[in-house]
Amino acid sequence: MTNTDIDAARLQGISTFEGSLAQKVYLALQEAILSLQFRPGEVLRKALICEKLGVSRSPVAEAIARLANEGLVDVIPQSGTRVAYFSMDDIREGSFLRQALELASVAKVASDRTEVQFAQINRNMRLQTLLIEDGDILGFYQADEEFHELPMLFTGFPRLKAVARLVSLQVTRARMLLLPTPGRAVETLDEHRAVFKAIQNRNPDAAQAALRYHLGQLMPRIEALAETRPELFQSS
Amino acid sequence: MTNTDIDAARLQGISTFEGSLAQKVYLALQEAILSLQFRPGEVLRKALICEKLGVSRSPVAEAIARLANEGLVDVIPQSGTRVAYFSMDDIREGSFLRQALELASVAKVASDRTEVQFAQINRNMRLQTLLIEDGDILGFYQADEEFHELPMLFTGFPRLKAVARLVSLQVTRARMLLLPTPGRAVETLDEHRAVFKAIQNRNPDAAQAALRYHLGQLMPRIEALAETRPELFQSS
DNA sequence: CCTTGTCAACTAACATGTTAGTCTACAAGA
DNA sequence: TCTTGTAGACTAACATGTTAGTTGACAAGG
Repeated sequence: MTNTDIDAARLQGISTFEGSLAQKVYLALQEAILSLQFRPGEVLRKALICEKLGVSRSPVAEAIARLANEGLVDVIPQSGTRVAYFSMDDIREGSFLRQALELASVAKVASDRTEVQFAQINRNMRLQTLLIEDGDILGFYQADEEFHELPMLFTGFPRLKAVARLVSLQVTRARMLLLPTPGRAVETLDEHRAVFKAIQNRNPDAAQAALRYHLGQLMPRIEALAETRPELFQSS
Repeated sequence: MTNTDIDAARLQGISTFEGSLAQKVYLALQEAILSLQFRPGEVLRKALICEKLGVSRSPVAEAIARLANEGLVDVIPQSGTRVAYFSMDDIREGSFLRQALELASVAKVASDRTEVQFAQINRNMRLQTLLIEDGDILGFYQADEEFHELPMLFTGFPRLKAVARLVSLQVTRARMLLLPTPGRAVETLDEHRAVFKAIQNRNPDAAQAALRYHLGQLMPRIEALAETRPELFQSS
């Protein structure tokens, strides 16, 4: 109801991505939304997107339909499309769902892991330590993501990672607003190490407990955002 | 590679459903696939679907795109679309994902439930007992589904049920092949009661254990299908 | 000043025309 | 007989034309 900012063309070219045209448009728009280059509440203008990306309305329509399905945009029938506002309810739900999937994965991996899988987690842990020592926060951020993905990969269920990503898209977007504080990185490393030890000891319950604690650290930090950046959250 | 059966018009009218045209077509096709009226491997012919449902290609294309996203159909680019075969890998994965979500839900509900929520579960349990006593297997099947949905509803996370449904679509389709055996219904009731008792006692661990055991009963029965109905499973 | 009705501009949704890639059948050659 | 190449039919993917519903500005009336 407040801002109807015109959709500027800060949208990287389509050729960065691969797949069908619709897929490329989808990825380009998703990245723009998740990286907050498209701000919550902003109106998406199909005509401009078509022009900027040099495609017709069909692939853009399909891409927007997928984004709507994921909850990243709100389509008002016969009227318009806008980038979804942040919603603490959505974020809490996404966090819960992702936690459910990660907990199940880590328990399974703690039970069933092979030595080569463990070696891969071990290597990732050592990499995290190394990056912290060097103060490479961005690198640590990526290693962090990998640490969370490895157990899901090791379950042998290929869709798991995609589903985990799908349910936590809102969380991912919200995390973009959290400044990477160095102190937090060290804490994170410690919490990861607790999960790692439990996997090493093949102790599913301990692994779940450690991961539950670790994931529980995120929501309070996001909740603080609703206070500092209220304009990004839905007004309803 | 084997059968390229022509897509017959056993597809109920579109007016049964509500929403946009694309949504109606999507629901109609999904129901036909889940109920096995469209058999695995069968080729979907857009032209026939358009004619039968009296719509143009646009909503049909959108519907098929969504079904492909869910894994219910396989689209071969520039070539054709066919109903996905059963895949034990997919089914095992769906079962794992659904279990992860249900376990998380039931633990949360065992911890946080209100008295009015408990009363609703209690009512459902008594309904299940009643239907078993009357030998109403179909009615019990529906009460069974509700029993599994209630904890998800009580979490207060509206998307949870939809995500659980999404990840276990293949399981749902496979369940259609399982004959409802009366003996199994009685066992099911006992297993449900164990979950119920744990929720009553506000014991999350016991609730998870009981539900884990209950859900663990399903996969072996589905696995038997791969032996008896191999033509429905992917040949790869 | 506030309400209410109308109308024009804009949009998503739908229909339809066009393009380009894939598969099958079949014929020609080995 | 088996391979290989090729033409044609079929398809998804894409482009574009059309329809119908929503919104907001603004004027007329209270």
